[in-house]
Parts: sequence; structure tokens; C-alpha cells
Amino acid sequence: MKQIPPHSCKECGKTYETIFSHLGEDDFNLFSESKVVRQYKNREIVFNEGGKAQGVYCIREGKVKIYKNGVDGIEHITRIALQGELMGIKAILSGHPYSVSAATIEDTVICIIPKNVFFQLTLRSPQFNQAIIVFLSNLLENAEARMLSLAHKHVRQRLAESLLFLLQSFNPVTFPNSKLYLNITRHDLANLIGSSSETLIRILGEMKDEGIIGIKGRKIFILDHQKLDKIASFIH
Amino acid sequence: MKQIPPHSCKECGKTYETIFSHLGEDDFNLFSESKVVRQYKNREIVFNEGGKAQGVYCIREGKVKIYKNGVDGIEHITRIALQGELMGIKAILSGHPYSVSAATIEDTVICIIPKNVFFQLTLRSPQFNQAIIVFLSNLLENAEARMLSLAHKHVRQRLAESLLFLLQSFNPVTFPNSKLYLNITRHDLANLIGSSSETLIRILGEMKDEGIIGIKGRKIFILDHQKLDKIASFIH
DNA sequence: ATCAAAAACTGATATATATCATTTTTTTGC
DNA sequence: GCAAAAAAATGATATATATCAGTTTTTGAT
Repeated sequence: MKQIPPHSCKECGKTYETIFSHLGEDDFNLFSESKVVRQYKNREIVFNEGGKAQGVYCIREGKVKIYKNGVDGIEHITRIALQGELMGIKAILSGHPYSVSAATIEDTVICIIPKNVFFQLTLRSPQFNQAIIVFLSNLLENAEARMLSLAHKHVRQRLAESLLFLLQSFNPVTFPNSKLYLNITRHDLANLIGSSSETLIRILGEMKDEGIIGIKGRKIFILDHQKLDKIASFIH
Repeated sequence: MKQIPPHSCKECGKTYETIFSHLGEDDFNLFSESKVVRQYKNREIVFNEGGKAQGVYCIREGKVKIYKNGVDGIEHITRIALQGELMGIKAILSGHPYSVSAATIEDTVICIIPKNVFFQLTLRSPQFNQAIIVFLSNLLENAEARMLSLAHKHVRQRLAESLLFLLQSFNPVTFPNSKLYLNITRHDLANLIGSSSETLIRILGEMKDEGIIGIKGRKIFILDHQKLDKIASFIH
């Protein structure tokens, strides 16, 4: 079992910087002390589409896929949430059931901010609201770009896009660096780019043959960053 | 030239109800009096991807397609904005250039709320902020659903979805009613569902033969609402 | 009402990708 | 470290959809 070191929200990076950093001391403490911390193993479900929202989730450590289930078992990953990112905020704000599901893709620790505390913060701090708006705006901008890709780009291009995006967001500090690798199942990667896993695997194989990436078991290494960039941005 | 009757924002419906309805009298007047009104003919560009945002656009009358341009002339419509809806809000909030373009798809009247006025409102009214959050949340939820469709549904299903959605949102009061029709170019409809116009036209033809829709020139009539529902929701 | 320009439509063909079936390799839990 | 289970990889085939090239119809401006 993983040891969790004593932890302030200020250490969580991204979200602290955008969402919680402008809270006054009192508000910050209210939120920091009211949060519940939960540990999840790999492949555990955090919440389910259609379920009722109880609080806002914030990832302390690990990675979570956010996905929608299609009619016959097909799943589409709308995003992968990383350390410091919020989940389930839309359902809390609207009072509607979750529109997506969330499941861990590695061992993960998540903080849960109770609904009522979250609402107190939104009422008390305009900056907090602004930060939420910025967060949602970014998600939306990302969603717009992905719609364009899904509608008009080939699997090979979407794969190139996603590999770059994933490597960058999984390793924000050291990117680009060929020693780093992605550890994600082919199934999840296929569901992220919107293809079958067989097609994905075949194109990964091609890219390996072309020297663009390296493959060691599940691990994918980016070798030729520039070539991926080219593939991602050209239509033909 | 179209005659615009004297007009208060309260008559604009949707947006007034969500965004501006909670403003106090003073704030409401500030915003209502500072707005600039512009008339556009069909097929005029309102703003362009990459351009700098000057204000928030609100549709008084008409319809506007919001789209992204792909590399070789391909365009993807991310949404169609209707009366009372806001546009360009994301760029104003972030200070970034527009991430999408906007062009009218019929004669349209648009109100422009200057940037500084908009920011004054966001600073003064938490409810205004909340309303923006709800607005963005709805866009995001819609975007998630469309990603799923684009990634995993066939053109026929996406078409069924879009026809229902468009008819409903173009005619919210009288829907469903077979006398109503959609007046949208095949080109735009194809770019909305993410297909070529030829494929779209072929499938429209099939649906016509099956008695699901009627076609008179550019106009599309929904005849069998239930069948469309079935097509939209089943994978096979 | 007319006419040019734009859009809608049709047909033939090519191809990217899904699907199904099976084997090989890797991962995971004990 | 080992065995069972899961994932990855490979091959063959079917098909949805894009693309290209052309004709017909509709639209919209004068």
C-alpha cells in the first residue's frame, strides 16, 4: 500500500495555481481541511455516468480517464485527467447526473471536496469563479479541437496528435525527451483517438518501422518528435 | 433592409434567462445601453479564428455557425448559435485569440457588449459568473456527446441526431411538427456531422426514399420523427 | 422574369478502417 | 518466479465513406 506523505493542496501544482491559489487564507483552510482523501488502485471506477454527484474530485496523484459509454460496449475517452486537475465539476454545478464516467488508469489518490464547501467557495470568491471559468474554457477549447480531428483527420494523424499530447502532459517538465515513455493500454489509446485497437496497433507498428517511435511491451517511446508533429498537422 | 423594432435584452429569451436575468437594475442598464447593434446579411463573417476579441457577441435575431478551419479548406462546425446565445465569450475571458470562426447562415442581428463592460459585470455579480459557468458547462456537455458520435457513430446516425437536434433548436416552440423544415445548405450540414457533402446527400436521398424525411430543394422536412430517434440511438 | 452562379445530385472508383478469428507475448496476482 | 489471465499482434475480409468528374436543378441578384 502506498504511503501518502503529509500534504497541502499547495503542492498539487496545476489546480492550485489556477483554481485555489486566489482563495483567502480562511477559505483556503476551510477547503483544505474539509477534503476527503481516497486511494484507488489501477482500473478502479471513480464515478459513473448517470450517477449523482456528491463532491468535486481533485487528483492528488495518478491519472484518470474520463469517458462516455456508447451503446454496445464502445467507450470514448473525452480526456485524461492528471495530477491537480478537477473532475465532476460540471455535475456539481448543474445538479445533473454525471454526463461521463471516470476510472483510474494507474494507482491514484484523489481528494474530494464536499459539495457544500465547494458552493460556499463559489459564493464567497469571484476569483474562484473566474478560475472555474478558465478551467471550463480550456476543456471546451480542447473539445473543439478534438471534434475537428475526429471529424476530419485520419487515425494516423490523430494518433500522432495524441502521442505528442500525452507525452507532453504526462511529463510536462522533461518534455521532449526520448527516454520518456507512455504507459497506456492499446485499448485506452484506441478509445482516446476513436479507432479500433487493431487499427491502432497496426499504425503503431508502421510508425515503429519508420523509426518514429519505439515499442517495448506496453511502453511507447517517442523517438522522432518532429516527424510526429508533421504527421499531426498535415491532412495528407 | 430589415426593420429592427425597438428592443430590450429581456425580449431575447434564452440568454436573458440564463446570463443576464440576475443582474441588478443598474448593472442591467449599464450593459443594455452600452451594447452596439450590428446587422449582417446571410454568409457574412462575424469573426475569424486567430483574430483578437473585442467584445462578447449576443444574437438578437438569426443564426450563426461557429466553425474551425482544417488545413485544406475543410471546415468543421462546432455548433450553431441561435437567438439569445453568446459567442466569443471564451476568447474574451482568456484574452487569447478566437479559437473558432463565426459566420451567419441567414440574415442576422447581433449585439456586441464591449469587453470592459462585460468584465465589470463579471466582477460585480457572482450570479453573472455562475450563469457563465452554466453556459460553458452546457457547451462542454454538448461537445462531449458530439465527440462520442464523431468517434463511434456512422454518418447515417449522426445525420439523424443532427436533424432532430436542429429542427428542435430551430423551432423550440412548435417541435415536433412535420410542417416545419430546415433551411441549411448541404455543405453546412455535412460540415456539422463531419462527412463529405456527397455522402450526406446520398443518405438524405435514402431517408427520403424510406419516407423518413421530405426534400423540397434545399428544404428538409422531418416526416417520421420516431424513426429518426431510433436511427440516432442504435449502433447497428 | 431571366440568367448566371451556386448548390444539389449522380455515378464510378479507391481506400481507410472496422470486424472477426487466431496466435503470440506481456502483464499481473499469488 | 510461475501460472493464469489479459493484452498485443497478425491476417483475411467486408464495408462505409471519401474522392473525382460530371450533369441537373435551384437559388438569388438584377
